Amino acid sequence: MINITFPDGSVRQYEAGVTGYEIAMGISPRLAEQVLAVQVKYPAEPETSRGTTIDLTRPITEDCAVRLLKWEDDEAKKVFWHSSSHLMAEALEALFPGVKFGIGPAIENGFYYDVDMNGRTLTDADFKAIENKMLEFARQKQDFQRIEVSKAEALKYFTEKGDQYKQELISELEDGTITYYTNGQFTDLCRGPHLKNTDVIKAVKVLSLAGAYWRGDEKRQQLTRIYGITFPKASLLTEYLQMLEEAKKRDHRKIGKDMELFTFSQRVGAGLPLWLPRGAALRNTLQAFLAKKQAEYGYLPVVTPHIGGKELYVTSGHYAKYGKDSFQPIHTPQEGEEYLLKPMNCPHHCEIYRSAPRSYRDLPLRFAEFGTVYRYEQSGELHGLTRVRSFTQDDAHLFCRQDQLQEEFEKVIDLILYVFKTLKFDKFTAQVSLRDPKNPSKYIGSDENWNKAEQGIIDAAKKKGLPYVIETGEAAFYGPKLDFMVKDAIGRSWQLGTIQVDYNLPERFELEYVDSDGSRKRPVMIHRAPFGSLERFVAVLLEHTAGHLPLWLHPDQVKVLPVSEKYADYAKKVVNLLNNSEIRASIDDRNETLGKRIRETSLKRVPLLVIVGEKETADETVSVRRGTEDQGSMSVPAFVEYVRNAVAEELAQ
RNA sequence: GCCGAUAUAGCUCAGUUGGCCAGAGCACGUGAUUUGUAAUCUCGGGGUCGUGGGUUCGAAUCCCUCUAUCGGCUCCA
Repeated sequence: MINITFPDGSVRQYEAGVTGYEIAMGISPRLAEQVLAVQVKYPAEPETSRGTTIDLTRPITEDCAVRLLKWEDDEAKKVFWHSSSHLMAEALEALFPGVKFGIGPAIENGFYYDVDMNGRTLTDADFKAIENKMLEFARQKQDFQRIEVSKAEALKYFTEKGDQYKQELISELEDGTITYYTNGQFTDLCRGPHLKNTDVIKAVKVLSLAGAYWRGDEKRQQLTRIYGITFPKASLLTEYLQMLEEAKKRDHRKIGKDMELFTFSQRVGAGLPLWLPRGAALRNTLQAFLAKKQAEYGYLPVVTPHIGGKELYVTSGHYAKYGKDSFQPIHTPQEGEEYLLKPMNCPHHCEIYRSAPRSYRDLPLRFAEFGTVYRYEQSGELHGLTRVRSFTQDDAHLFCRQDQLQEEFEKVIDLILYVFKTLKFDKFTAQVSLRDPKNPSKYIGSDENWNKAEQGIIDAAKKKGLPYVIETGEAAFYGPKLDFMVKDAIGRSWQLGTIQVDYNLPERFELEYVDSDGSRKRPVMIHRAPFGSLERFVAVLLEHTAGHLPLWLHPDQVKVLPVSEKYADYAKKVVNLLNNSEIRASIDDRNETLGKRIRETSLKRVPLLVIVGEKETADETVSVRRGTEDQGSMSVPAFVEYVRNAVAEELAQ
């Protein structure tokens, strides 16, 4: 008998060799229908481990904790989609005999399979046939069977089948660890885990095609990558497709054009955004918002130039690492003199630190700058405002003593959470990136400091109650970091804020402070950017809100519409009064019908409409409309109060 | 950077197998109208069809170069 611990803490005894499916059946047949996979965790595993996901049909032979995974669990979706990729492969093999297979993993939304179509070209027109074949096989209720094979057997099978990709994969595997999974007529080399049976796959959609090199190597064979997604219920597929439609409508590139926020020019150059007056107003409001909070947190604004001498980046080490892939040095009339466009602000800030002797009493020092930087991103990587070649970081560098690190880190977390909360990014996770313990030579700095820093970040995350995941091996070479991933209104994840600990630059720039005992010590540096960059943040914000920015942030808070020309003078007076009260208001007195101007103003997503006609002119009032709701009429001072209260309410978080 | 696709007016798009001065809606200008809560009517201006080259009697249309954009891949200090 073995002891199985359930997530609620209860423990039950089972025969050794019991399967996840049997456990579920023992609880209720209805549960067994919904369970897709099972996660087991053995007592010896570390606390941070989530355990291993296994097939429902695998026997469990030792004491462990189990979680029965349903569709709602991300791990279950992964199994569901991975199995679906096998189902798609089965369909492809049936439809196009001789097709060869690369790899077919689950991804965040769905799955793909890389295939070699043997010279045949696949098009959108083939999707329907593939979907139908997949559904046909799914309805046959095929079991997924796990088979352990020897390396020799596996090589023989795929050699006979003529699939060189699988042969290559197998040749790199250890004998004794190789498994097949078979569903219907299709057998694939696979580690699993998989669904018990294909019958839970009820809705299928082949989404798109793309080229992808075998093993990501552009010198090797190009395969066709087929993307698809499947669901256990037809309604979930419909919802997903609606979400894709919605995402298209929320595309920040389209909204940015509609709202006249930013543009690009072929002549200025790819990836170099031009901010239009409204976009600039939006940026300025965001900057002022953050700058005010940073002042409360003791940050000191600094300003540095957009270029720096080449030696600065040789010192920082960035020249050696990125020099050849960056914008090339700017030459001057002076022979041999070279400057680089700054790809980050930290070296400049380090020089500011160095500009005066620092005492332990001066620390922490927090230099903040909305610093515009230039990075030569690969041409194929540019995308709207989310990936550009010139962008403004809401940057700051905190120089502190090792004993201040954790507290400073926590304060940065507080600041970032404040930003997220105010902008209604309610769903987010934090990712803690640590060293790869197997590869210590990749990192610089002493073990002792790394341990302290890593533990400090984890403790800070815990203390602040952040939902976090730990990724080992994802740290930068110079220190561990904490990144924030937010979910937008339609469920997509974006990486925004980041906090990074750095032992490298203080070393390279020989930064020092004089400690209480008179000795010279090296400060620790924290890089942090709550927005990440203004460009990326605006893009995410636009997609999150579908362009319906909060009132406090909107570049056009109020549009004043006189009913006809006769009331334009009064309307102008109202605009002036509002502007004098620091409300962003403007007039639309074009010779168009009121209905048309209301429609256009609404389509521009202007939050507040003020309409003035005969009545309002006579009693010095305004008639207010917020979105589609009539707020009635009020005096101008009352309206100013109304706007102030609405803004204060949005900012009071 | 790699693979594939696209590029026509400020915007969204039509332009048949190469063939009369290249079109529409919106936007813009003009005139009429003076409007009370999501599209008033009239007339008009505007494009060397992304760039450079080629094929052809003739190119928006076919071919090549470059640039930009889109979908992926790779990358992201």
